[in-house]
Amino acid sequence: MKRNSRLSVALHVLLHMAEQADKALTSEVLASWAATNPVVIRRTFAGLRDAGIVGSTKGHGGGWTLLKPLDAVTLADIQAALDEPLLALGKAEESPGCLVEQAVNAALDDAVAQARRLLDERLSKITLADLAAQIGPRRVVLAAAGCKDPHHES
Amino acid sequence: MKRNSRLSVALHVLLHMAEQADKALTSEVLASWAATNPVVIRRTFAGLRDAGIVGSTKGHGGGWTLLKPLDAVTLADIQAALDEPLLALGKAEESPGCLVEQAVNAALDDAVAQARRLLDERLSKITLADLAAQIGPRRVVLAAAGCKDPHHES
DNA sequence: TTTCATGTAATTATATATGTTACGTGATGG
DNA sequence: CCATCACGTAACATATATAATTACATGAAA
Repeated sequence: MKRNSRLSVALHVLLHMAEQADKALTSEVLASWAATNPVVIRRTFAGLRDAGIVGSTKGHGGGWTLLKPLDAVTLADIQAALDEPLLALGKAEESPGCLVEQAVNAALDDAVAQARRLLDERLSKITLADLAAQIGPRRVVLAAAGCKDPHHES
Repeated sequence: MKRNSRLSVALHVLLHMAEQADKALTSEVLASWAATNPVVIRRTFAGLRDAGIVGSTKGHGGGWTLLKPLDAVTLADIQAALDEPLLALGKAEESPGCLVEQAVNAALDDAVAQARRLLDERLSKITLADLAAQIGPRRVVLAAAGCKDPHHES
C-alpha cells in the first residue's frame, strides 16, 4: 500500500462484515480480507467504534460487530469517523509574513473548504446499502459463469 | 515544507512576477521569494511553460516571464498545468480480485471524479487578477501604518 | 487461571515530496 | 571563439506521512 487508503479499507471490510452479520469477527479475520495487519484494523476501526458504527468485545468469542443497518451509514459518516485529510493541497508556509502569500493562502483555504463541503455532500448520499446493492449483480454474474468468489488467493 | 504545496508555491511566485512585469527573472530570484531552491522552481514551472502560461529563456539576461495577462489565467489552469494529485483518497488495491473491493473502488472513483469536477469548477472561476486585487488592500493598509513589505526575513 | 482478543505504544519499512548537487545545453557578450 | 550565464534534467539526499510490525497490557470467557 502507499497512499491514504483507510476509507477504502474500512468500506471493504465493513461490507464483508455485513455478509457475515451478527457474528463477532476477529481483527485477524478482518485483516485477512483487507490483506493487511490486525493492528491496522484495530487502529482504523477505533474511529468507527467511537462513532457507534461498530462495536468490539474482548476475550473468547470476541471481535467486531456492525451496530447499524447498512442503509443508516453513509460514506460521509465513515469518512468523518476516520478523520482523514481528504484533500492533498498543502501550503508552502502556514503563517507567512509575505502579503502575497497571505492572499494566496486565503484563496486556497476558501476553495479547499468549499471542495470539502461538496465532496462531503456527495459522500453523504451514498450508504453502505447502496454499495452492497452494487455487489449483488457482480456476484450473480460470476456465479452463473461457475466462478467462486476469488477472495485473496495471495 | 511537508505536503503537496506546488500550487501554493506557483501562485505565490506568479503574483510576485506580475509586480515586476516584463523583466526576465531568474530561477534564483523566484526561489528566494518562495524560500526554496532554484531547481524546485524549474521543476514546478516546467508545467506552466508547457501550458503557455510562462516562458523561459537561457543565457545572459535570461529567465522567466509571464506570457498571459493576469485575468486570462485561472487557478484551474495552473492546477492542471502542475498535474497535482489534488485528492488524498487512495485505494488499498488498484485491481482487486475481490468483488466487494471492486464495488468499493468503483464507488470511490465515482465520488472522487465528481469532487474533482466540482473543485475544478470552483478554481476555474478565480483568476490571478482576482488574487492580485486581494493583495492591494493589504499592502495599502500596512503602508499607511508605516510598515515595509516584510519579505522573507527568515 | 489459562487462553483469547482487543487497546495501544513503540519501532521499522516504504512511498512521496522536497531539497541539493552535478552536469549538459543553449544564448549572450566580450 | 570562448567565458559566462541561465535554464533543463538526472541523480542523489532528506523529511514527512502512511502503513506494517512487534511487544506488551487489559479485560473477558472457558
